[in-house]
Amino acid sequence: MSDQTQAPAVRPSKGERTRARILASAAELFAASGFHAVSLRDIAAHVGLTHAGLLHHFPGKESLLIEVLSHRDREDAKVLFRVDPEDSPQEFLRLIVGVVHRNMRTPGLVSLYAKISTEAVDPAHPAHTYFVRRYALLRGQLTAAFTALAARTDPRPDYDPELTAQMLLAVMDGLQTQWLLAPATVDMHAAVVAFCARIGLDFSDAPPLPDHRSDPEPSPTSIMSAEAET
Amino acid sequence: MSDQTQAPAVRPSKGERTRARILASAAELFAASGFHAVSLRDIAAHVGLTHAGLLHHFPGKESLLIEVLSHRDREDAKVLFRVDPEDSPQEFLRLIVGVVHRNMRTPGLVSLYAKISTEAVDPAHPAHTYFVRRYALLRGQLTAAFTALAARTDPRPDYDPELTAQMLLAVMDGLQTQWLLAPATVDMHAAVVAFCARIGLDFSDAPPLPDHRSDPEPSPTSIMSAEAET
DNA sequence: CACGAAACTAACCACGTGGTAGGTTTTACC
DNA sequence: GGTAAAACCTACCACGTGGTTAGTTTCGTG
Repeated sequence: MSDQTQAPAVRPSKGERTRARILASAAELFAASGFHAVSLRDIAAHVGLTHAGLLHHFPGKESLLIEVLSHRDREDAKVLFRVDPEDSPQEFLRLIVGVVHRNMRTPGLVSLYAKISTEAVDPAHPAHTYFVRRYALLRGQLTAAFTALAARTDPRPDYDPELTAQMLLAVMDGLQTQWLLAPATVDMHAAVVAFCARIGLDFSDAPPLPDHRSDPEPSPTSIMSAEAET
Repeated sequence: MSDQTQAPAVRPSKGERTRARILASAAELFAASGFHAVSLRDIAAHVGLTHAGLLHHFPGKESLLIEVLSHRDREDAKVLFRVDPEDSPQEFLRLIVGVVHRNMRTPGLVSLYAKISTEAVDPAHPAHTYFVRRYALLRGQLTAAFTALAARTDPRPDYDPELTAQMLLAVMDGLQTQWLLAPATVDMHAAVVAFCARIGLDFSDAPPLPDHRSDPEPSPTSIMSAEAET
C-alpha cells in the first residue's frame, strides 16, 4: 500500500501523456481563438508534434474539441456535483459562486467556454448539442436549488426560481466576456456576489475553490459529460 | 420641397445598393457562424456576386466586418442616444430594456453581437478594439444612469452603480447565448425585467422598440461608431 | 536483447481561402 | 447616343487546411 508500489502500476503510457498534452494545448488555443481560427497544425506545433502525429491520437478536429470540453466537464463535475441542489441549495449556490472566483485565476478556462458556447449556437457546429445539453442541465440544477431555497425561506421570497436560474447563469456568462475584454475594470466575482445579494443570498465570504492543479483520471460516472452523437 | 423633388436626387447608386446588400448578407452570415467560419465566397454567393466583385466594394474581409458592426451601431445609436442617461436615467434604462425586447424579434442581430464579441476577446481579432471600446462606453453610460437614479431615490438605494451596470450588461449578454441555444426555454425579456425588478425598477410594461424596418443613411455624428485603426 | 505495437514523421492529396490583375459589362451623366 | 467610370467577372496566385498513406523511430513487455 505504499506510494512506491502504486506509482509504477499507474504510470501513464507515452501515448496517454501525449494525449494529455494535446488536450491541454487544444484547450489553450481554442480558448484563445475559438475552434475555427485554430488549425490542427497550430495545436500540433504547440505540443511539439506534427499534425499527422496528433491525428494518430484523435480521429479528427471535431472529436478533439468534444474531448477537450468533456474533459473539462469531468473536472467541474467533481466540484459541483458533490452537493445535491435540492438537499443543500445554499451550499450548491455557494459552490457556483466559488467557481466564478476560481475562474478569475484561469482566464483560459473562462475563455474556452465563453468562446465555444457562442460558436456552438450554430447548429452545424460540432459542439452544438453539447452546449444545448449543458445549459439545460445547469438551468435545471439551479432552478431546483432556487426552488428548494424558496421553500425553506420564511417569508417566501417573491422571485421565480426558473427566471432567477436563467439570470444567474446569464450574469456569470455575460461577465466572462466583459472580464476577458477589460480585466482591470470588471470584477466578475464582486458582480456575481452583488447579484446574489439582490436575491437575498450573502456570499461575500464565499471561499475560493481549489485550483486546477492536477488532472486525475477521468471519472467513470461523469454526470456532465455529453457524448456527442456526430 | 415635395417628395417628388427629393426622391430622384437621393436615389442610391447601383454601387450603394450592392454595398447595402453585401452588408446585410455579411451581417447575416457572420451572425450565423462567426467571422472565421464564413468566407468571402460564402458572402458573395449569398449576395449573388463573385468574391472578387465583393472585394471591389470592400478592401478586405476585416474591413467588411468592421463596417458591418459600425453600420449596426449607427442604427442602435439613433435609438439609445436620444436620451441622456444623466438627465433621464429611468427613460434611458427603459430604452435598454426595450432593446432586449426588440432583439427577440431579430435573432440574427443578437447572434451577431454575441458571436463576434467573444471572438473579439482575442487581441488579434479585427474587431478587438471595437468591442473593448463598445463595452467601456456602455458601462460608462449605464453607470451614469444608475448613479443619477440613485441620487434621485429616497431612501438612497444600496447598490453600487458601477457593479450594477456590469451586471445588467452581463445579464443581457449572457441571456443572448442561452436564448440562441434554447429559444423556447429562455425568455430574455422576462429575465431582464425580473433583474430590473431586483434593483427597484419596474419595467413590466416597457413598450417594444420599433423594428429594424428601414436602414436610412448613416448619421454623420455617430457616437457609438468605433473607427478601427487597423 | 528481440519483437510487435504504438507513436511519430514526411510526403502527398483535394480543396478552400483572401487577394490580385486584366478584361467585360453595366451604369450614370452629358 | 456616346463615353468614362463603376461594377462585376474570369482566371490566376500562393498559401493553408483536414485528412491519408507509407515509412521510421520509440516504447513497452517478455
